[in-house]
Amino acid sequence: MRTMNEPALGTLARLRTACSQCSLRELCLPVGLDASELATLDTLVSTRRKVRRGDSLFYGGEPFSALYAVRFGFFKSTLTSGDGREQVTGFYMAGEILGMDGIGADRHTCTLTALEDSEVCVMPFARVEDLSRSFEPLQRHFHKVLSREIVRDQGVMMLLGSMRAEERLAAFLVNLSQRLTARGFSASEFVLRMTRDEIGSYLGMKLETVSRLFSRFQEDGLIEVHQKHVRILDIAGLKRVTAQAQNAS
Amino acid sequence: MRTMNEPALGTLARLRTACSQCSLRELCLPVGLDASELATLDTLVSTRRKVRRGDSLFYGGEPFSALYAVRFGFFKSTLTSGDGREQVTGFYMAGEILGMDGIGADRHTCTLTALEDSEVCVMPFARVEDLSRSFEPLQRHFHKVLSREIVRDQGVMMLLGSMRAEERLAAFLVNLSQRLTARGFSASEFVLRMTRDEIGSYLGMKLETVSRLFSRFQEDGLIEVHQKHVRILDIAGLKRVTAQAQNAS
DNA sequence: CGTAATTTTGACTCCGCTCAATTGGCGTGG
DNA sequence: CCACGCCAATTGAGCGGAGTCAAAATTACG
Repeated sequence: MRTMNEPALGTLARLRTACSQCSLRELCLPVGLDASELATLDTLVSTRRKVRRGDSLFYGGEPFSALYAVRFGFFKSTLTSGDGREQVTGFYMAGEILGMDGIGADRHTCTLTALEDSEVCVMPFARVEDLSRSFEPLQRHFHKVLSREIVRDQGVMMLLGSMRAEERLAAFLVNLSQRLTARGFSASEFVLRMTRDEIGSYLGMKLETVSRLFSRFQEDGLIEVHQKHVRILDIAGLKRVTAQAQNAS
Repeated sequence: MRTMNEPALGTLARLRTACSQCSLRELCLPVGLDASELATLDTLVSTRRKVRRGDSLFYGGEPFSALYAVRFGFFKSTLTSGDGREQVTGFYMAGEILGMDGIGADRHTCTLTALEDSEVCVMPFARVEDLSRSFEPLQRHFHKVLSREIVRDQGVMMLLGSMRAEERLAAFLVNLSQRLTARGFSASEFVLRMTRDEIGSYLGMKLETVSRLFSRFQEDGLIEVHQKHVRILDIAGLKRVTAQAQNAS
């Protein structure tokens, strides 16, 4: 973590946290900026923060102060209801923004937990708002990021509200594959960072059902699973499974 | 609808659409502003628009241009998947903001349909962003509204993902009652503006199940239902039904 | 006032849950 | 290095909650 007496701009430390130098730039920041505009954005991130697997970036109920951009790693967000029941509300990977749930009540509602050793860029929210007022492209972009989270959540509502278990799991796999592809990873072979229980919570089914469906998809030649290793053999077939669901009834 | 050659500020027409004069102000706008600040906000709303029962304010796929604040009436938002299956993603009443799903892709993803004759204030989005840059309280407030929609959606995800049918319906009734109370309506007696089918879609169950559960709640002395008329007899009992669910397993 | 739409209720079915036992993977310590 | 223990994942058997199909009742609306 950078300290107060560390020199600010132009140093190596500064460069290391510079958005303008970051390979994930197109994923979390507005595109099509010139060099001087990019320099403006470099003041957005105050520090970086490492989060070890199993540790939480923040907890539900904690005061809200910053947004976070995932630099590398993998997170789940969970909502805990009164008595401790836990619902997974999302999975987040490199380039995605965390913490937007906290803006509304100046307090986080969900908990963000790293599912593998991860690192995030810390963007103090006061700075996000300041910069947004003076720098239109950032304002535009920030609003889009918020809106896309709403659209994503509505997609999950559709998933949970109108699809059957096998359709939900197929959609989940297709979605994962697409997001990994966008980050330069293999579209067909990956390692699940979450447990069957976490997948089940996210998709509104029990872990046994997740396991059974993985086995069935394997029998049907759609995927190959060994524990957390997944290889997609027939992405079109998986998409067909989700589409069927939407056609039915 | 106001026309181009109608004089702009200070007229009766202007006054009629003035936020500073609106009784719903605390529901959709920042609070604690002085008179001159309120006057600034009056330029946010360009016109009002009436939407007849059954008609849509906008459709999924349409270009996005404005946000809307419900003045009176009742809306549902629906998401249509590929082949025409429809998922209700929310119900909106006076003072709530519509259209935020469109910001992310400059195109609405969901359709907003009036369930009774309604009226909305039209806030051209370019104006929202302009004013947000120069007027900090509006910026803050707007961000909070976006964030609260995210939190609301996550609440629905928890509902759909981890609660049983009777728990979901009880939670739905409690939520409706609370929002109606906040608007000065009776907390215990109201008219449902949506069909059993729409409730079922929203809550991830079939209309027959909704109907059966209403009957069961009535047998249990929790509510009284006659078609669309609902009287809540035991709000604590309803809350207990939702809480039970969260405790179980 | 008549027709369509919505709601209610019943009977039966089935998907996904519960309970339970087993297997497999992995880190830790003897 | 292997054995142990722990946690995750798999698989089976049986059950139950919610869905499906169908018919009747009630209401809304042109």
